[in-house]
Amino acid sequence: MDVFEALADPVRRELLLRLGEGPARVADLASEHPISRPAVSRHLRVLREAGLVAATASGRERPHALAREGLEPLRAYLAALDAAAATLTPPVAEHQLDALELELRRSGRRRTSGSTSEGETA
Amino acid sequence: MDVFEALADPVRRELLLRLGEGPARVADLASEHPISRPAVSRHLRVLREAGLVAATASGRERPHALAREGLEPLRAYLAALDAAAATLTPPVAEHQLDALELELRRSGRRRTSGSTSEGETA
DNA sequence: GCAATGCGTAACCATACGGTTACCTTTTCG
DNA sequence: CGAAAAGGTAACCGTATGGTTACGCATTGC
Repeated sequence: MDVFEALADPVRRELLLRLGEGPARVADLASEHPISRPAVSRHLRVLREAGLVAATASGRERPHALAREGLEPLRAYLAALDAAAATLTPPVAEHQLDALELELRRSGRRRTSGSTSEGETA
Repeated sequence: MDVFEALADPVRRELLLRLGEGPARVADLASEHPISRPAVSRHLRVLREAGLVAATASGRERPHALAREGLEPLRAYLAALDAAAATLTPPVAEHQLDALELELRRSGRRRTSGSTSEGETA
């Protein structure tokens, strides 16, 4: 699952913001949204597969937390847009270049092989 | 049309990167992708409605160019995630706060009114 | 003036997506 | 121990999406 696709849904964006404030249980997240718990569960799965959140096991609970490194493709994309313009841009950090390369490769793979699995990095 | 949704598609992300290097005609963009020209045209429309690109009229041609200000919601979202963690983050610029407020309001509107039009800012 | 070019859009289609309820497994609690 | 809680997933459903071809209008070039 691709970061950009994961963030296309407003519920998922909200969930991510919420988790940015600290880990939360599925039930808590579900109670904060006017949708069913299984729907929230499904969204969290998407976010996990995109590498944007990580779940831990705590008995029967599955607290989820933001995985900040998952945001690198997004930052890298913005950086690439800035770099493409050859304007006054700060140097692109190497780890961003790595994420950019990964993102471009992933996009390229999607293009050429149609339905190639996309969750390999999750 | 929402910026995040617009960027969910890899073709559109590529188109945007390409336009980041300079304006281009629809036909040129179409020739660079293994999809039909109407498909590219449709993608460009999505990007226009999301405020990410702008088209000019040049006779029968419709050069499209990246509209950098359209990326603000994306930057604002990342900033919000950074701010939510209350870590060592740079101060959030006021124009980013504005974009963030707009984005949050837009997301809220989507949530409460189901199919409210989303292209108001385009 | 006419053919070619450029591009937007409609109609169609297969697939995907985000919601729902129902069901099930595991863990916790009284 | 049995009921409740927590959470994952399947099946279903209505809607959306991203591709296609066909069509039509405006502009350009010979």
